[in-house]
Amino acid sequence: MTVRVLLADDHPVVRNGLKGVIEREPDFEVVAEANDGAEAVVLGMRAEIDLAVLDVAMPRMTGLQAAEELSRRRPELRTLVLSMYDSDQYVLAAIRAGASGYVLKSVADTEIVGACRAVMRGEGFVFPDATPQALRDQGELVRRGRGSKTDETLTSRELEVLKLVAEGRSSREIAETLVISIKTVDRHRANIKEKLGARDRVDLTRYAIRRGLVEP
Amino acid sequence: MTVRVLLADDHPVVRNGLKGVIEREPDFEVVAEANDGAEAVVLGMRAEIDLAVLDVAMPRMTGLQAAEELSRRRPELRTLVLSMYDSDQYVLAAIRAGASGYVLKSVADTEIVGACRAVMRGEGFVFPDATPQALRDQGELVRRGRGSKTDETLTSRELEVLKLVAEGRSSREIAETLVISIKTVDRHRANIKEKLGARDRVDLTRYAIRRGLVEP
DNA sequence: CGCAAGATGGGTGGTACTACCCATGCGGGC
DNA sequence: GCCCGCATGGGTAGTACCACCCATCTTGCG
Repeated sequence: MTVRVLLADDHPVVRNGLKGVIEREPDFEVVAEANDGAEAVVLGMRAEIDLAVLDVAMPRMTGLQAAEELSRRRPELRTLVLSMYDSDQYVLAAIRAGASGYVLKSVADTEIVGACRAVMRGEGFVFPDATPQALRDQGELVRRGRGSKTDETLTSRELEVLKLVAEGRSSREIAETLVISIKTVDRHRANIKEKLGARDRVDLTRYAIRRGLVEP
Repeated sequence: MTVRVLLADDHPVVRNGLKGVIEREPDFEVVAEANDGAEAVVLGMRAEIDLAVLDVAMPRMTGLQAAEELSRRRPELRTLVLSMYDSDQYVLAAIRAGASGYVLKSVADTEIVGACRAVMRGEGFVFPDATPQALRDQGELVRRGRGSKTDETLTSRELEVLKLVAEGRSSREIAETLVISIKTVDRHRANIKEKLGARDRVDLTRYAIRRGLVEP
């Protein structure tokens, strides 16, 4: 029984690399490829897909959002989230999104395949190459049932503001762009910071970039 | 006569993808792989290497720095810079670094191979999938001999400060870390901003991330 | 209907950042 | 020896940001 895989990454070269390592395994087959998160959701709904490998930073919809959407609408589908960054927050977000695993792009090819196999075996939440710290935290959280202290769900207005902040716009400029008052911009920024646990605009900028909301 | 290629990228998966598309061509052969910029410089000095394909964001040394070093010490070596981001500043930096071309990771595989071929044919500075705007600017600049208005050369102290700024540290924290006064930190930050043409800490953060100085 | 959440905005005060001015040492190169 | 780049730091002012307080209005939901 071969595992049918969907690959989602906005860089063809990366998809190609993933395809190469995955199809080296005789019992894995890449049957679909997506260029962004929205496409991944559409393709991932197809019943023949067993495993979706999703990059976090993608246009239109992030891999995390796609994972959430897919795990809600097709719980039997396994999802493996790929990321460039080893961030605890990210791993937790992946867990909350219902993903089956989280793998860094910086790991060896064999580790990625290994993670795919572990996910297909149904080994809870898979996180290879984890720093012991992150692993322990994750274990704790899973055991006590998702103790998310930060609610990362931003409203659409907040996303607009966050995007502009991360592009380096001042409160005044953002207010002019969105045709609202500076106070409201400040209010939104404060709410975003609280939701994300960020300290200042620099933190917000890094978050927005991790999320693929803006380019560095 | 086959072209011997050095691949440099800190993500094995990406190297794999590149290797796949490049070795599909019968007259190209990947003979060396580097995990970071410093390694790329060492391997790139080997005489049998004809073409170095360098990712911009790498640990220890960026692809741009590696390109500069290599083009200075081995002018006959061709270098192709790979980047995630379509930034005019970046393209210009690649030109100044003596690179032979600049390719986005988001382009199709065939384009990357095409760029490799174009570079090996010696077609000046290669920049496929360029926005017309950027292409025109680049043409202008090359014709009139590198009119770089911003001097991007940061001192080592400035790099330290920039890194801390991009990590979200305040002036006070940076001053304590480096054991200097807040005023000096401000002074450094101001100098960095002027050199890079940045407006505020958010701009600096994006720059530091593009350069691979810090992770988002 | 009432209530929660989202978007809007005003006030006030403190801190951080930014833009200018200024100066002092220390090293290297001509 | 002199100058220039680099790192160091002081002063002063204006602006932006951040952290609290407060309120109104709409929309959707039970």
